[in-house]
Amino acid sequence: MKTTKDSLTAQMGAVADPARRRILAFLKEKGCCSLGRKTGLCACDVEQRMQLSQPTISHHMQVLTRAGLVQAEKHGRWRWYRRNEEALRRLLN
Amino acid sequence: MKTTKDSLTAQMGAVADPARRRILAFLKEKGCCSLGRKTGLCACDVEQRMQLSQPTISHHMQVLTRAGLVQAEKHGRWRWYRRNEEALRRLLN
DNA sequence: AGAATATATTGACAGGCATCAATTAATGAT
DNA sequence: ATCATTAATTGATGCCTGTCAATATATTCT
Repeated sequence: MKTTKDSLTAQMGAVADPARRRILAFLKEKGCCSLGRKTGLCACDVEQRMQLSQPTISHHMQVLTRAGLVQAEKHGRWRWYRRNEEALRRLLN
Repeated sequence: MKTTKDSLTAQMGAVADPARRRILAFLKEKGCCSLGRKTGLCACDVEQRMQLSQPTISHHMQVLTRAGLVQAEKHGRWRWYRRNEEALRRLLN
C-alpha cells in the first residue's frame, strides 16, 4: 500500500514541472479564452499554445486541478480553466 | 540527448520532496550541529533525525546542494550543511 | 440520426527518482 | 600501520511521471 500524497507535496509537484508552469502563465492572460471569458482559457486554447498532444494537456490540467491550483468549469463541450489565485498565494506561504 | 534542467525547475523539484523539506526544516534549528556550529548540521546529524539510510541522506544533500538551496563545507571527516537563505528567499519570488 | 468538435480515458513506453545494501574513499585516532 | 568514523559512490529495484497514439465520451450542429 501507498500513503496518499499530502496536499502541499501535490502542489509543489504540480508546479515543479516546466510545462505546467507555462500553463499557469498562459492562464494569466486576459481576453484569450475561446469562450469569451475575461480570464482563463479552455483546454483547446492551452493546447494551441503548447507543443504537446491533447491527452498530455488533459493530463496536466488534471494534475493542476487535483492540486487545487486551477479551477475548472464545464461549459457545453468546452472546459474552462482559471487560476486559483487564493491557493497560489497560499502556496508561497 | 537531454537538455539539462533549468535552475528554477531544479530548485522546485528539490523542494517538492517531503524528505528534503524536512531536512531544510532541521537545518533551521540552532545549536544542534555536531561540529559546534551555531547553525546548520552535518550529514550524520541529519541522518539521526530521518528514518533513512546514509546513502539516501547523502543523495538528498546532493540534490539540495546542486540546486543551490543549501551550502556545504568540508571540515575534517564531517561535512557541514547550512541553508542558503538568500536562495530560499529568492525562490519565493 | 449522423457528423463534427472538445475533452477524457486507456494502454504503452521511456526516463527519472527515492531508496537501500554493499563498497569505496577520506580523515582522524591509537 | 591499523582501526574507527564520516561520507560518497555504485548497482539494483520498484515506483512515479511525462508523453503519445488510439479510442471513448460528451455535446452541439445540421
